[in-house]
Amino acid sequence: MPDSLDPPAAARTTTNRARRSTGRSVLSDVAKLAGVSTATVSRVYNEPDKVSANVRERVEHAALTLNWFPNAAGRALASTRSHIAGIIIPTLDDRVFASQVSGMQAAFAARGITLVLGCSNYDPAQALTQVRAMLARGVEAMAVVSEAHPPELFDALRLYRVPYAVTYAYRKDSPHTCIGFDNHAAYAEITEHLIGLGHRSFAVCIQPTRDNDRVQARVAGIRATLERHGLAVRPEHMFEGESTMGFGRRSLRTIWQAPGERPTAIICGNDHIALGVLREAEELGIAIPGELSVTGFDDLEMAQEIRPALTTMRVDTYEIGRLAAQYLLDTLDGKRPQHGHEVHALFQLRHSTGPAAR
Amino acid sequence: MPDSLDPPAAARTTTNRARRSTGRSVLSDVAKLAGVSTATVSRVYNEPDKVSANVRERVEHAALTLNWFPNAAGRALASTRSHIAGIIIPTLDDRVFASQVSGMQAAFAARGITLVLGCSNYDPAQALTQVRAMLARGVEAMAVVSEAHPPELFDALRLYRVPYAVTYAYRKDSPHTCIGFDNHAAYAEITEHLIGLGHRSFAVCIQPTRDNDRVQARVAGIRATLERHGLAVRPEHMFEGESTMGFGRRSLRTIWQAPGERPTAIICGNDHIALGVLREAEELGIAIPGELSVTGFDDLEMAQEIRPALTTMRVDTYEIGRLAAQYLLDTLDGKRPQHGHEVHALFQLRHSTGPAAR
DNA sequence: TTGTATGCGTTATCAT
DNA sequence: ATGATAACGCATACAA
Repeated sequence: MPDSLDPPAAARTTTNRARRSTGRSVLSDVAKLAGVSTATVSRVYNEPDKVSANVRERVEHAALTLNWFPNAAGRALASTRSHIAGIIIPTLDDRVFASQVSGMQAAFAARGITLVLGCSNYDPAQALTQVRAMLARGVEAMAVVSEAHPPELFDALRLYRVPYAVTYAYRKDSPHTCIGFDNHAAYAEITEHLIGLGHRSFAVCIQPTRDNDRVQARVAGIRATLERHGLAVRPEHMFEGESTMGFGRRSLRTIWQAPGERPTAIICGNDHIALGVLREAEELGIAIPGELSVTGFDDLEMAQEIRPALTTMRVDTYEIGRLAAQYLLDTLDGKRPQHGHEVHALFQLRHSTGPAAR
Repeated sequence: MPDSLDPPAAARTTTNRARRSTGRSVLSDVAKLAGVSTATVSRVYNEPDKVSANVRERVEHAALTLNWFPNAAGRALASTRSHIAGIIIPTLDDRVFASQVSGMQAAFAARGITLVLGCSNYDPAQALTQVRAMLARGVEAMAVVSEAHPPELFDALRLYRVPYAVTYAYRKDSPHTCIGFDNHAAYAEITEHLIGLGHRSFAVCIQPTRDNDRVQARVAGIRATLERHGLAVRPEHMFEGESTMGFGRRSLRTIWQAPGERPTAIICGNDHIALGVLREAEELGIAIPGELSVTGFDDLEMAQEIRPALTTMRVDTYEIGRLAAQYLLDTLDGKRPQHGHEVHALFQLRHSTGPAAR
């Protein structure tokens, strides 16, 4: 190891390539002003009780007058901890994902961790790109909505030993840690409810199933439940489309205009779609629930305000975010948190569903 | 400057404090494998055309087999560019802010900049904390919703020479660069519309004005317009509350139950509130717009689906986000973009407003 | 076109 | 309890 043969520190620190032209001061400035070493300044912020009260005070005062705070890049490099976590969601346009982000962000912020957000726009390729970008940023943990992603995505997470959780959707047999609810079970419950009311002929208006395991699970939940009762959805009564009232309206119109037997119940992928069905039913003079039962999902405020009030299910997505953050924080702390966490979708029985006509 | 008296590089690189136990490789590994210097590897990714095709290929191949990508902290430190931008919004629960985030994120991502999100929860103190955290992260640019923030927030941004924009709200005389729409003008337009229909007695149901300059501007726009016509809102017809249908419903009930003259028009702070008013009017048997005119803001899909369809205004908040990102990117590029950008709220005349009764 | 050497701001390992 | 100094991973003047 080279012993000091030439004046190192003193000479070096003045040789900085492009001496800071901005007002930004650095740790060594604080050290100089406080008359202590850089190590001590660092300690004041990272291991406060290892430094005497009087020195600590001097350092804090110096930092304050110089308006200094630690540079995150420097910290990250030296400590190999970035204090960054990431989350990949399909879109911010859907409040179920937005509130999950809020929940995570709040929980992480309380521990000094910055949450970086990536939207995949329901595109697995974009999700992969975003994860790679986050890996480059040195994320310490990741949350990913759903497990319908390229294997490379999870491979990368494992390769770089980044703890992660699959959120929103929960599946018992998943190879990943899941924090969310069981889409299959939730839609099975809805279907059972309708079957219990005597319905035998169903239509389904739901989001695109492509690249979307949550929606696929929902459809599977419906089909499995029907099948158990010897029933099935007729192909012409399966509709896939956007999460809008418009999609719901168009679907119902199509169903009602078609020749042949009409369904007595429509299961929708969310409240927006269901609200559209309700609206179109009003237009077409279809009695709800007399002639037709309708179910939604998410429990928007409108669901309980509209007449008839919408039967739907509620999921606490903010809580899912919070739980996911907690799981990841525990993992980072070296605890061995339980593998995953199932949250339950709560059935909200209201007045858009009733006994099947005749 | 110390000439090399002892074997520096070679000796040093093997003395690393805690030699990487993870599978993560670093730039020098790539250099070694490719048989080039670290500078060359760096160039391949930062100034690709300064390196010969054949060398570039070798480096890229080495990087691929080692599964390497540049470490963001290292880059940030060495280049004094973090490639991070930040945005502070009140909440993700409101889609006008969520979509602004989407717009910014997309625009920044296209330029390799990661957007970090902070939610203030409508609390100026939290906003300041978040900004400080982002400064520590070395954000290169910032967007802040509204200018109703502690002066220290903007002082800090200026002190650290971080270009920023105030978004969502636009005010001509603002000292800041604003990208958004004029809340005052928008609500003046709504008010003019109603006055033009012969209305003389108004109620206002709007979000809390405290710490919220957008809402304050809206109220001011209403008051100024009324005043110009010798009118005013009676104190008992001013309601402040949450952005929910419930608030709208309660407000209308209160108004209708009170003794004294009833307003013929209700101006609401957004569509949720207006939808609640519409809903309660239905309950109370109030004819819309015969007895009462109602206006909203934001133009949710429901606004055009409900009967009577809601008169409201529409703002392209995704575009605001995109424009803000563009402005900030231009500033970072050293261009001198125009100071701010006004987006216009578009009036949507529908059927919840009509001539004043009698 | 490529390589050498050094600094970016912080933390951590020593030694004192 | 405090100080000196070598990493951390990369970028960039400068030299070749």
